[in-house]
Amino acid sequence: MGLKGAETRDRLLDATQELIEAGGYPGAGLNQVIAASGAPRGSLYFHFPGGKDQLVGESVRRAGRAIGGALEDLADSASSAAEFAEAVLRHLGDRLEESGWRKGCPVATVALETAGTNDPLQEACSEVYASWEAALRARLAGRPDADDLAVTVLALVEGALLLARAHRSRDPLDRVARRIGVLVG
Amino acid sequence: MGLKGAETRDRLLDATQELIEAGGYPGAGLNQVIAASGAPRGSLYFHFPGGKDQLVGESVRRAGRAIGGALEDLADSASSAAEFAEAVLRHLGDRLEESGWRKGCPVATVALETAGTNDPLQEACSEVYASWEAALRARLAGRPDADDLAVTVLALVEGALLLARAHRSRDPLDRVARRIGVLVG
DNA sequence: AAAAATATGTAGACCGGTCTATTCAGAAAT
DNA sequence: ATTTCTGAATAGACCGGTCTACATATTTTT
Repeated sequence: MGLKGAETRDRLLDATQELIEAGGYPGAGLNQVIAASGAPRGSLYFHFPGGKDQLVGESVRRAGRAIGGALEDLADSASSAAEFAEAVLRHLGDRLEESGWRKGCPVATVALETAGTNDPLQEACSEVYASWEAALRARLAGRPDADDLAVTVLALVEGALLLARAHRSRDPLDRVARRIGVLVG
Repeated sequence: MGLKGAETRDRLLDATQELIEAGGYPGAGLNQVIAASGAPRGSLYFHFPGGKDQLVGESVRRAGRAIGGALEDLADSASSAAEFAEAVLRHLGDRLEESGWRKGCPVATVALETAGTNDPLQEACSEVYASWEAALRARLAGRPDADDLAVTVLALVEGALLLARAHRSRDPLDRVARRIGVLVG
């Protein structure tokens, strides 16, 4: 794959991720993806012969890696578990507010939409969440109940993000940030 | 509206709620609603002249009232906040597992799908969440930080439900149940 | 090195099917 | 008898996906 091809492919994934994050699987209509990315329809099926499902699946996994990396970075520059959790919530709040309440969790919507099925997309979402859980668990290692705690922290963050999106306000994220110390402290 | 009319209307709302819960807004195609409810097409637009948006909006609000009521019931038969929270998680886990991972939160998917917009549906979701927050707050009254705590508990429950759906397993709900006592105890 | 051949990527018209929406004559209920 | 409710038909936008034609690299042959 040449340079131009790789760029087009990336642009398609970028556009898909943004659209998915804002409106879920059906929110990423191929026409919208094409319009947002500037890539022609033919290129889409050249780079993603598996069609929309492949496009969305790769996009979800890619976003999972990106956010996983961001988590690691935040963890490295925090001096305690509580501080880390608060930094994550603050970071997500900024991102959400700046995007006009569009950029929440790039996985959540698709995960809910596909939960009732067994298709590859559902699996992709599950794996991304599992990877984040593992990242949190590693940071909580040694602590009793580290496994339960990692899942609990992730649930709390995802839930806060959901409420913040629903209310179009960062208030839920701020409130949770004020209480999360009790959990991980 | 006669007796039969009311029944048809209810059947339409029931079917819509189930479909939304399983697959979000686009998962509730009007053809599917009609098929699932057994109601004729004409009736849909007779009872809901506002079309799909009205149907989904009323369905979300109705589900919000139903679950709000269930919350009150569970709270009445619990002897502590922690016990109450655990009962809620257990209840949701049962419901989710029995439905084959289809029945999670009837609001969450629509809330995420419409978060980027300002339409009436988004408002309906926000109001339902606000009503649940208020119900929790009332049960936590007197306690310091009751406001923050109510939002935090709701976020935790919604997040656990999201992860459980994503993994098609009640495990996240069980894990959170084991840790939620730390928060509300 | 020039020419030919092949692989890679772009471009958009086009397809059948499904979607929501709407109409309206007339059956059913009160 | 009048309101309430139904069922079938239709419309047109939109969907994901396929197709063919074209442009641009890259490699192979001479």
